[in-house]
Amino acid sequence: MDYKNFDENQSLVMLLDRSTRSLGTNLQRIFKLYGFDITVEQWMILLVLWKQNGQTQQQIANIIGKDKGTISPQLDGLEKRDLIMRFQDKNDKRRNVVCLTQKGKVLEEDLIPLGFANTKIAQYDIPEEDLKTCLEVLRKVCKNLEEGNGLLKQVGISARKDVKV
Amino acid sequence: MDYKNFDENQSLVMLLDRSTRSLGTNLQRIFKLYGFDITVEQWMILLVLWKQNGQTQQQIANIIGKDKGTISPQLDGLEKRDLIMRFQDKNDKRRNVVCLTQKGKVLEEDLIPLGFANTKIAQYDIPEEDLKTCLEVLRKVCKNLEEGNGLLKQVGISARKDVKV
DNA sequence: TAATATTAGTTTGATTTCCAACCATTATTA
DNA sequence: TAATAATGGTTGGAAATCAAACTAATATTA
Repeated sequence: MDYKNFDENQSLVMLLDRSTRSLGTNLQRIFKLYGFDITVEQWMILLVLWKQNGQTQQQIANIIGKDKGTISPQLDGLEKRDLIMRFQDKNDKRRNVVCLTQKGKVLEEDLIPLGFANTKIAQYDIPEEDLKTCLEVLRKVCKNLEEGNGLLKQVGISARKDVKV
Repeated sequence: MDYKNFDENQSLVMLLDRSTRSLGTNLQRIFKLYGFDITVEQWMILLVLWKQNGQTQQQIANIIGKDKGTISPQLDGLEKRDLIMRFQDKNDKRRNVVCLTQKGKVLEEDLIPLGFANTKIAQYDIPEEDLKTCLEVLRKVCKNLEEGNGLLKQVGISARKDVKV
């Protein structure tokens, strides 16, 4: 086994985890710096709604790739800040249709540039071509993990199943 | 502005966030499936210690790129499970040196293959070359965000600072 | 139609995360 | 040396996250 060669700068999990957190906390600091009382996660929901207003909570969750139970309280926060409203779907009373308020719509003008700035900082001095490749890899990684639970079998895990923590 | 073209499959933030979570939850499920009562985050700390035993909490935090306040309770969990021990440094009483127990050392044999399996699933059908490029991009992203707070100025954020949420 | 299964949303629990305040200890500098 | 600053660790606050249990509503099937 070559796992003695583990290196946090070569590990996909470690690098993904770290870059994601860096990107997130940096954006959060930018929001704060500019006086916007909003979380990065709420901002993601707004991104989805700015693109296509009036989606159900489950649709939003699917687009972002999160649990519906995660989205729910985030929408509470957005609602409390008067940025979105929930309407029960007349044709299917289980569904909530989430819509931007005027305040929520207007906010796009302010927050999009901040998101861009963050991305620009992160991507500084990285070749366009490499960036494209990276995005492609990430899409494939998501696909591999999310659609194919069957892949687990193909991999053949060899850990001893009898020894537990 | 072209932000009407926002696409969750083109956005670095969204893709990073999603792939990181997918990778994490998948590994967590694997741990559970194999009966290991350990979190992915605790596993990361073990990775660091398996490579180099006997580091301070701050060193561990730096390697993983997290707040020391985040590491602290995770070490509590590892300690409770008898996988690590903390020793006060004799030469500098502020420092705790974190060491693996025998149980913690042995665990490497079981958990490394599971980590590998997860990575293998994630990387399925991705060209080696692209993967390398991706890792390189991620390293650069971390570097850009972590070292250069000064970069913020170079970017020139154009949001209206007077309008708040 | 009646029974069963699925779906949408909420809530709770355990953990993670950053931030910020705090304490103790060590280093710096006036 | 005494005062001040920096460092290492802990703790508490607010939010996020997934899992799982739960309710209500809709779809499916026997």
